[in-house]
Amino acid sequence: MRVATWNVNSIRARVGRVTDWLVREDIDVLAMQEIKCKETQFPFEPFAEAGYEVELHGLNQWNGVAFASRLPMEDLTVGFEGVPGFGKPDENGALPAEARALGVTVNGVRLWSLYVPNGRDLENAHYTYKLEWLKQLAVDTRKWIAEYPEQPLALMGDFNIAPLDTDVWDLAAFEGSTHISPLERAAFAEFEALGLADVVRPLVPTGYTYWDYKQLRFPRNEGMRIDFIMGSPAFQQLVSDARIDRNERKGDAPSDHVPVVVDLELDTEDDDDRPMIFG
DNA sequence: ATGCCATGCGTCGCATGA
Repeated sequence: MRVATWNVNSIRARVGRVTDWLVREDIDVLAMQEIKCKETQFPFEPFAEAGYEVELHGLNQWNGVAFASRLPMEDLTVGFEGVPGFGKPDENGALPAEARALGVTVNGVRLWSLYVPNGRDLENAHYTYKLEWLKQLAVDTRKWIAEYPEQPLALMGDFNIAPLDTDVWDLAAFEGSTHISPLERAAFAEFEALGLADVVRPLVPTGYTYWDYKQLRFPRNEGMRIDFIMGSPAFQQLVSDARIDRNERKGDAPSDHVPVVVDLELDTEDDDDRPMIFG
């Protein structure tokens, strides 16, 4: 089973690019972030024609997460328990919900499409929101792992954190900025403390997943590695290959992020390429 | 410090992004 994550930066602006890529790259399940639309606006038809069902969580023109899959999706979960909101409180003091997390199960593998809040800057309320959002996600993930320790689980998406100094093109340029702060990196490390690991890094040690549209960042290869597939121990055992599709930053109207892909070896798959041992 | 691109909304100026 081939699984991917991609911050598409508006699905309506890029639907042909995304569906072409799904078919060409033989993807089974794609987690998307920043679809930037609600359900009534989502371009379902091109996905259906390409052979993919879609589940999505989109509230407005901001954020929005989705899955496209050619395998059955089960146990859809919109958001996670205790997920904080952001913005102006309503008359009851509740903050508006944002569309940043969607969970599904495919072939028994639990998958999340996550769009972690940006943070904006270190003094911004959005930064506090980012840290709280990650903390609650870790609480929810800890509970899940305790309840279903044998089930493969992956948190996939745009984490908006560069865990390593080498995950940004110039650390000095990020001095005092978000994405590299100790608190953000500590929040990321909490998932590793739960036993999750970036399953792409060992197979793809270098390379970025995002390049700003401005200032010739892509031609200069001045990017950031902020999109990850964080797998539980059971998930890690299934991974047979991984790649970052840098080519998708090229050409007409690309997203500023590129897809991150993993191949999983599941028992349910055909084993025609294996030698016959019995019979 | 910056919004140099790019997106969507709602009417061409603003919010957002990392």
